[in-house]
Amino acid sequence: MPMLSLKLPDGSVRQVPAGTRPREVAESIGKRLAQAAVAAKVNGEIVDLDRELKEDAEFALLTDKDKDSLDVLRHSSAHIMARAVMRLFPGTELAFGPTTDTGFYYDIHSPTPIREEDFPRIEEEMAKIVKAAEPFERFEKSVPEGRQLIGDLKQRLKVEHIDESLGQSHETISFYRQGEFIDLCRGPHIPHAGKVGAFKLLAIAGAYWKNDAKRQQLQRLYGTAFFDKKELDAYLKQIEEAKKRDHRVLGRQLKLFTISQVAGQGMILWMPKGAIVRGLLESFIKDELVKRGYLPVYTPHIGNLNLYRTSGHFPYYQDAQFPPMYFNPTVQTVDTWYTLLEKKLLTDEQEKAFLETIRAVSEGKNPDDPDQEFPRFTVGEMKLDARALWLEYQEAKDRDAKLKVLKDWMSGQEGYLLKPMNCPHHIQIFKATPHSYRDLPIRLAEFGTVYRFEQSGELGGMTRVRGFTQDDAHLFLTPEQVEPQLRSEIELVLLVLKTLGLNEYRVRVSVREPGSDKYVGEPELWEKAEATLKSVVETVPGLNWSIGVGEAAFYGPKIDFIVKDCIGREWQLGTVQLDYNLPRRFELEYTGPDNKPHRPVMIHRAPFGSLERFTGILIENFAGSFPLWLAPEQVRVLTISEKSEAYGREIEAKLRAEGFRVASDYRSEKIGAKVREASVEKVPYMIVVGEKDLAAGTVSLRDRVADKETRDQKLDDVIARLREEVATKAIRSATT
RNA sequence: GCCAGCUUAGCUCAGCGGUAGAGCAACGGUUUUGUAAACCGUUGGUCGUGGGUUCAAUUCCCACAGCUGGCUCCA
Repeated sequence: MPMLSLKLPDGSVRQVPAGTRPREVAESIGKRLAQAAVAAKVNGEIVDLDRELKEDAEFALLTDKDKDSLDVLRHSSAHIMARAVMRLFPGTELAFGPTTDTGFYYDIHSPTPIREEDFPRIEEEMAKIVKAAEPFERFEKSVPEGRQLIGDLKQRLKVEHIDESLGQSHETISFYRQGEFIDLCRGPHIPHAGKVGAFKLLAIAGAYWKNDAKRQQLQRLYGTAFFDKKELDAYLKQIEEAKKRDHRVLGRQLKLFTISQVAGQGMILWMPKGAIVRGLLESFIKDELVKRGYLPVYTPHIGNLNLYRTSGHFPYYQDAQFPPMYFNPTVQTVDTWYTLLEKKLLTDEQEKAFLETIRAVSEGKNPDDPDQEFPRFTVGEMKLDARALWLEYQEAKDRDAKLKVLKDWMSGQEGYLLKPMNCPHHIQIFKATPHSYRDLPIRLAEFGTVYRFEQSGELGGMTRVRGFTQDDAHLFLTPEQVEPQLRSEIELVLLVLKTLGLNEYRVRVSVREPGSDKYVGEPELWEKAEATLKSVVETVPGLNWSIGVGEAAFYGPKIDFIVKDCIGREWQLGTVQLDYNLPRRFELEYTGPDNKPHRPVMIHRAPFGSLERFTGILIENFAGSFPLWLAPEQVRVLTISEKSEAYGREIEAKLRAEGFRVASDYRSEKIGAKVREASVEKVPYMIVVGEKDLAAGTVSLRDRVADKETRDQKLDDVIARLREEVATKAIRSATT
């Protein structure tokens, strides 16, 4: 029998016969190891303990101490959950059941939907399976045989998956059996269910089959599992703690922002304290921009529809925008008409009614009340407009021709859009004056508020909203200026993240999805832009980046900076985007050294991204305890008793004169209560004064972050200390 | 938009087929205090909105809205 060499982690080499299983290697090393082993790592691939070894390999046994083992355990836990569900909900069809960073899920379709109240009995059933500690057994079948097997088990989705992908890419497919439960699965698995020390079902949610919104919606059951109950408890506690950092909770508690159902969902109302934080962030970035040669501009909140027709925003994102505002109210009617016709829902009677309305309008009548002129303010123009529509529609021969008449008429109507992006406006500013190559780069910056009609199910807190302000800028450059400017933009984003203590982020170079029609412009320009971005990120030292296929904007690729919120969701903050397309669409030009017109390149960039989202993430990053330079209330003066109120007021006035954001508490509460309240409200420093201080001309400084008091201080020394902390933008926030 | 759950005082939450309760907050008083909660009292709710069942609905049913988690989307 041929022998294999296994190189173990300690560097030793072990000779074993081909076909030996990791379990046997473990047993030969020691009984304890054999018992503790969960899986094996063979040339970097994690495999079952029962998988036969076929070639020389770097070999390691994984126990519950290894990070990789947890993943194996959780995948097996997903099977155990699925098995329990199959027992309790006969007829359940299984889809995919992978692991996540913190647990696992299984997508299923059950004839009777599963609800949260079913969790206890599912968990009970899972506990039985764990207790029985049956092994997970792997076996392989040819594609047709495997398809037959899983089809016999009435697993329609698994059959579909074999037909759509596995069958094409694989010769054989693997299954795992555990007792009565058989699942199509790549593995690997733990040796037996008894290895699962603790588990819990966490949530239930909808998910589309193969992540496709056009396909069947399944139920996704989330859970987590650990080797040890203590680890599960620690994890659950950590989730509880994280929830306390939630910016929606802290935003309310600390009176930073509110969202009113009355004002509109997805609209952030910045309360005075939140407005202070935002204002300081704006000043901070504005100072940096001025240093870097940016030119501040202002543009309005709405723009003519034609602007966005040219830029492409209106056609590309119409569904995600607030509806356009038309002067001619008949457009709404025609839009409804168009939609019905397009979806083939228009009945003959409806069509007749629409035409009748248009006829009435074209004659300047209110269709509901022919005695009234309608509408008076634009009736002259509308007469002409609507009459043309009325005549042309009747001449249209087929559905396509009718659609065209309606569409052409609508696009001739003057309308405005709440601006979804600032770039078209900035482009108009660029176009307003001629430019020489000597003037470039031109950098136009604005805190531009934009509005997007995000799907209702997406809205939440400050991270996904319908109106937000970008720290936006658009740069117009010569092709040679692109690379150095991109580098400088990345450095600016990194400066922002570093200054605000956001140290955990990932960088994504977002490129096109090949073969998709979502993008404008020639492929050569895209290739050039994508290559440029990649070559730039490569030269930034220590940048941890990856490619995001299909994440590009419709006009160009981008570099996105992504952070996680308190419950682990990822959000894009800063972005740097390269654009060869809008300069074309808007026919931008500058005069080159050859005295001929040249086309500039554009960079769109926003280091914060959205001030709403950034602030939300920042609240969570600091757990509401902002560094001194950002704290809405920096110092609170507390008096021991009402006897020292006058002295307290004197101190307060001095601090205010020095430029600090200071508040006071002169109530007849005990000092302990005042300290507690200031602490709960996350005021970084408290100055406590009593009669002794009055006599000695001193103050007592309490540092909330260090949770320490220092008595008998001179106010001037305290001021110097706080001033220094503000000037350096020091981050010393507590995590509570 | 889709799936599931939730919605009771400003906040956190209890409650129930017979027209509501706690703690904190707010307000008034007592207290004059040395570093994370003094004491007493008072106010506060068309129980998310609309409809239905019922002698009677905050409670049961339906619809809608909003919120939460996830999916899809995200210029």
